[in-house]
Amino acid sequence: MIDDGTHADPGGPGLEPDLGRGLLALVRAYQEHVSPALGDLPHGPRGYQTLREVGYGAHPTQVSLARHLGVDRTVMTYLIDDLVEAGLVERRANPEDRRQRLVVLTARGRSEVDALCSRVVEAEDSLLGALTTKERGQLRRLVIKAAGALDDNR
Amino acid sequence: MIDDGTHADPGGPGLEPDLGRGLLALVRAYQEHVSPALGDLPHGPRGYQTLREVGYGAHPTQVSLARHLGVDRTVMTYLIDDLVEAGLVERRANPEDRRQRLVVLTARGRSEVDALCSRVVEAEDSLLGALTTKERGQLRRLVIKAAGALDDNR
DNA sequence: TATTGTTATACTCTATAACTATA
DNA sequence: TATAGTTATAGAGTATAACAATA
Repeated sequence: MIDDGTHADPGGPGLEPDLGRGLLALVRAYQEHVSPALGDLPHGPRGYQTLREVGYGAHPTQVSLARHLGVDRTVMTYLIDDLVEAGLVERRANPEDRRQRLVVLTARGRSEVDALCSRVVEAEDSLLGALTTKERGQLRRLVIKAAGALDDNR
Repeated sequence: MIDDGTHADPGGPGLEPDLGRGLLALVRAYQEHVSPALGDLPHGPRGYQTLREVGYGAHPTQVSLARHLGVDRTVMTYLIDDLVEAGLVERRANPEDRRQRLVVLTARGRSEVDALCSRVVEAEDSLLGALTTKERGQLRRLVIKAAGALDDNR
């Protein structure tokens, strides 16, 4: 049995605009725009986000890095493995808790993440090309604020 | 060789805030918040987005649905298969081009998507709990605008 | 007992390639 | 020749379970 559609489109697009589809489309486009700017960085955007947190965050162990990125700790093992192999980070023992590995940037890792940052911001801006400069700032701020609050519930 | 970190954190969080990580975190949390509201709807948010477009969009063929959602056309075959099996949509032949399948909502599909919509908006609001009502509206508008412009480049 | 990290394995989502049928 | 849809297969990303080392 098929609906005849007579009560579709009550004055335009119908229903509310779909935030979920918009977010998913943005993330997809983000990968496509930003990945090329990252060259052969292992794991693309994920690797970049990890380097950032290793260099500038307060989460040096693998478990806390994983929590920060919202992935399982087993994922972080592979991620760090490949960043080590690329010479961008190193694992150090933590004398205060020998279960942990403290992950630190190598000198090359630091100059790499610094250089990548401006390229990423450029790529992000081209991704948001439909928005005005002011709107881009708003979107950045709102996304960071909303996502930051989610981190606290973990 | 390890960087000593002396030039880290030049006045706070260091670097620009990471839009990519924020977006990814939002999408992840979106799945977690919205999926329960969708009950046993096949393919969760993807299924919901498909039902919306089938019922209220201008993209009735599988290829155009796939393009709208940003996935390959092979994915749409599985998606529609399962929505048909759930009794929510049906495939119709298109007399004007017999290669195509016109996808339409069943009566149950239409009442289902209408009922789900309000629940989804509720779940989205709880996802954005850290934002004020005004900010939620802004974020919705900006995401839709930015994502909508991306669709045109396909 | 609980936590950190590792490894092996499996699952989900998506894409690629090859095919049929239509245009 | 090109497009719509299907099917089989493969890949990327992620999670679960089991384990060793340490707390």
